Amino acid sequence: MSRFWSVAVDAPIDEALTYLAPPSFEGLLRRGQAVDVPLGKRIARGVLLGPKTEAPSFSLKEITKIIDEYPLLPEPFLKWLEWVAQYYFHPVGSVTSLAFPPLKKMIAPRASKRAAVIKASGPSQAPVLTAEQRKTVDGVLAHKGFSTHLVFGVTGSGKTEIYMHLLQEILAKGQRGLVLVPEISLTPQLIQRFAARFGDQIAVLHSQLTPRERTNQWWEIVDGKKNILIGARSALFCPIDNLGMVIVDEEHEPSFKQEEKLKYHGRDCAVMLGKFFQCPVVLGSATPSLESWKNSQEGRYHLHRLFERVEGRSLPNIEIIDMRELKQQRSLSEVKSDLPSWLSPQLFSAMKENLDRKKQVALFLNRRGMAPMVLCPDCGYIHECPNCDISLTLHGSSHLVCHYCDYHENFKELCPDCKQGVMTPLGLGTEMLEQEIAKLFPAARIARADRDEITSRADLEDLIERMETGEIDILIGTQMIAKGLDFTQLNLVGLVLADVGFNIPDFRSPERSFQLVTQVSGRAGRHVKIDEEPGRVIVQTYNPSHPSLVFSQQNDFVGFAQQELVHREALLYPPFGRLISLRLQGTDLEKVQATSQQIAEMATQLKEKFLSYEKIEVLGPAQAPLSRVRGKFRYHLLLKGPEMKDLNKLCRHLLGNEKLFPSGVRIFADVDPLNLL
DNA sequence: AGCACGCCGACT
DNA sequence: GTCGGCGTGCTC
Repeated sequence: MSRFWSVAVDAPIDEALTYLAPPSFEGLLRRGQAVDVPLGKRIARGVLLGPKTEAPSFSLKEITKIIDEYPLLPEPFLKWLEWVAQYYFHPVGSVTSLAFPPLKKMIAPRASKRAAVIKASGPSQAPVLTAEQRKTVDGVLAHKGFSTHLVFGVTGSGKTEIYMHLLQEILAKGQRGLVLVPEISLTPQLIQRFAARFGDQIAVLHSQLTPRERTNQWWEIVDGKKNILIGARSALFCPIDNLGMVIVDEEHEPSFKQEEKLKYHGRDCAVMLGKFFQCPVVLGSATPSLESWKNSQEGRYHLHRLFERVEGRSLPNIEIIDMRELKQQRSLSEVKSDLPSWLSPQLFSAMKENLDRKKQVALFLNRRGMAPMVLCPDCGYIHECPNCDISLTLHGSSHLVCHYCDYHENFKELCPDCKQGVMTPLGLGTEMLEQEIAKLFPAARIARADRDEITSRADLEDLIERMETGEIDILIGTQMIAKGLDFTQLNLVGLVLADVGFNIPDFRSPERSFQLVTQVSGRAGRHVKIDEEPGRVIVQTYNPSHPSLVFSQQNDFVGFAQQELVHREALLYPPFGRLISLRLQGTDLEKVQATSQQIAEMATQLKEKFLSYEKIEVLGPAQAPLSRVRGKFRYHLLLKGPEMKDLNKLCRHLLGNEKLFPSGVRIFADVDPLNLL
């Protein structure tokens, strides 16, 4: 055996380092083994990637220790880790270190004061599947080895039941399963549902666990005591041997993309994990991402459609209210409306009616705070964040907050610019909604769900409980209440201003809006029986003909996708082309600018030199839309091309060119970026 | 990530 | 004169 070993060391070093195996380790070293190695003046954790035949010219250090506490990482899993590192341009050692728990294994378990990670619950019987569900389950199971399946079913069509049946089959074969859900959907309700079916076979990993809980859950899987892991995207990094199926629920969810450090997409990584383990991957959604949709249309993914809600429950009725018309009517009318300008009489009366019938109402507005900006009516001054070029949001009556950094200051009425005008709140946020709704419905019990109000998992769980027990009549919320929540008594959903998001200059904004409207609508009337009136959704908008709204109203994802894909294709945007976004940032504007320019020129030169880069476009550099965040200037450029393989190669070339980067300018690559801001 | 080196401000 | 601030750079 070779004396030289390639080690992925837990440090931000792009490549693996080479170490010497001391003679005493003869025959003990294997690929996938965790080791300790000296790094500078300290000892660092690493993973053996394999023996090397050639050593670099400088003198090497010896591997310190074999960490036999950890079993070898399974080969398909290790291959996957290496793929993740190279695909997303992330240091290989930083990636491999994600595969280990934060703490040491606990030998003698002690009683914890925290609630159990998974509450015990009585067993539940698997219901008989509907014909559609059965067909989907059989369709997936018909495939051996790696295959990807898109389960496209309307909200409430019983996708979770399909997942559970599939997992049952996988367990019966002696294999194990991984279920990824968006962090926000990982509610106790969902875990309970799985626990009731699978008993003590379940382990759970999500960001709200303490390091100790996380470590314990990790060992339950790695020791083979639990066979199903349910988790948020980071659960991908738990090394599950003998993996037989990967399921990704709400695959379209943008939150599957991590936006910092390792910028990976949980769904895409899940598909690759299935590929390395040669097992089926199941993606589920009521509003598939256009990426997955196109894959299913072109036969790379197998499409399974579910048209019916379970038990014949009907989809809610979606009404679109034209707020322009309303505004005009109100300005012409002699009688002054006593409703706030953001509230249509239709939504108001629907709310009243619903509350009279003791049903719950949810109002959705994707903007927190009191008002998104404060403006001086005299001089037009808008109070902006001194660190970021973004307007400050008013919170409460006296707090100005920047939603991009932690900056906040007290709100003073006198205009700081002209010293004459009285600064006036402009626009609408959830706080304002809550205040005005309280005036209109003094008897109603109101709760607000946004990032200011719900800061922990416990807050969210508490809110869910209060909704379930009927302690809340009107729920007001942002994004937070759009997904996954399932309340029996919630029959009316109001989208206060659907337009928030229409005008974001991002090629994905129509897709996001469509998803949002459809998902929010799906919260209404999930439990109305066949003979009852369906749930009601009222959408207020200044753009009633916006395709995102119209197709969503018709419940026509396919139509929406068809139209949207035409636009995407014209500009070679995903899913037709692929993107890598490069962001340069630093405190010196001139330097950042100049470096960005050089990178772009370099990219263009390479493109002319190599034929495989011919179709790649270099866009920019341009000042990033948020040109200054936390005092750092940001420039970005975009690489767009038909094949990721070529984009990756070109990008590697650019990043490897160290002489291009002066000190004080840092570059970050974002592969398959979801937001281009 | 750590950990050291290095070059400017207020302290015994 | 030194202690220490955190910008910059390297780790087989």
